[in-house]
Amino acid sequence: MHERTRAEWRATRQRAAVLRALHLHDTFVSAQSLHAALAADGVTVGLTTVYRTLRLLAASGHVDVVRDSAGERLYRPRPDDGHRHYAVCRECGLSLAVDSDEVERWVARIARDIGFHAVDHTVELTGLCERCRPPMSRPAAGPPARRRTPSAG
Amino acid sequence: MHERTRAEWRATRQRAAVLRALHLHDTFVSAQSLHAALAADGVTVGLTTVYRTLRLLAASGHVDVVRDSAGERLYRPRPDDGHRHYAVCRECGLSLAVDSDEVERWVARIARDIGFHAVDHTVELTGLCERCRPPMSRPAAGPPARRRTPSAG
DNA sequence: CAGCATAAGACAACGGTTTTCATTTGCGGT
DNA sequence: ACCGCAAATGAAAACCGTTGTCTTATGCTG
Repeated sequence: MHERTRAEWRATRQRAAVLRALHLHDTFVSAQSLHAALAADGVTVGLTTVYRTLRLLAASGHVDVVRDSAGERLYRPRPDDGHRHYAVCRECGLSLAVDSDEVERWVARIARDIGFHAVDHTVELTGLCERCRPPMSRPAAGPPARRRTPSAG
Repeated sequence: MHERTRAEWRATRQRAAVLRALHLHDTFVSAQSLHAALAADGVTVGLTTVYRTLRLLAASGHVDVVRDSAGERLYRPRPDDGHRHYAVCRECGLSLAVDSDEVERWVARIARDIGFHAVDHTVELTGLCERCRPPMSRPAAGPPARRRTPSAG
C-alpha cells in the first residue's frame, strides 16, 4: 500500500477557531468554557467539534490535560519547553508551570523499586495563588483574580 | 450551647457492610464494584448509600480516592501509617503504597517558591506490575493477575 | 473540476454521580 | 422501655460532561 503522505490534519475554520481561542488563555480551560467563549465571540462551532478537536490535540501532545476536582477535563496548550506539570489556583484558575525534573526522577526510581513497567504519572498541585489568599483573616489585600471562564476577548 | 458530644456517625447495617466490603479488597475499588460485590454477597445496600458512605469516608480521611482514566472514582481504606500515594497497576488494579516523603517535601518547596497557599497535591502512578508485563514480547510468564471488580469472596 | 474521504453539526445516548423526597430507623432524652 | 426527631436509606429522576450516530458539508488531491 503506497500511501502518499497525505495531510493528516485538515485545515478548517472550526479548528483554527478552537486553536486560537485556546491560545488566548493563560489558564486551563474546559471544553465547554471554550465553546461558550467562541459563541460569545460570534464564532459558531459545534460543541462536538470542540470536544473532538481538543481530543485530537491532546492525543497528539499539543495540549496538556488535567482534571479538576469534579472530574471535568481542562486543557491548555503545551508550552515550547515541554513542561507538563502545573500548579493551578483553585480560586482563579491561574496556572504556573513547575519545575518537574525532581518528580520525574522520583517516579523513575519508584518504578524501578517496585518493579513497575511503563509507568505513567499524574502530578497535580492545586492551591491558592498570592492574589487569592485564604479567606481566613484576609487583610483585604486587593480583590481576588477573576474566576475561570473568561470572555475570550 | 451545651451540646452533648452526640455520635456524628450513626451505626447502620449498611455502613457496616460497606466498610466491611471495602476492607476485603487489596486494591482500589469503585463504588459500583462495591455495590455489585455486596449484592453478590446477598447484602442489599442501595447504590445511593454506597456512594454516600464512600463520600463521607473520603471526606473524613478514612479512605483514599483516586480517579481512573475514565474519571471514575476508586476508593481504598487508608492504611494506619497514613500513606496517601500509591502505584496502581492499570492491568490488574494491584496497588502498592509508595514512600511519598520526597514528594511531600517537593510539593512544600514548590508551594513556597511560587507563593501558593493551602496547596493540595495529587500524585498518581499507573503502570504495569511485574505480573502484568507489557504485551510486546511477553515470554508467557504466567497469566496476568485478575482484573478488578472482585467477587468479594 | 470531480470524487471522495474527512470533518462538522445536531441530537441522542451513555455512565458515573448527585439530588429529591417519601419512608425508615438509630439514638438520646425522659 | 418508649418517644420523637434528626439522620439515614433507597428508588428513581436529574445532572453533567463526554462520546456515539448519522447525515450533510467541505477540504484536498488527482
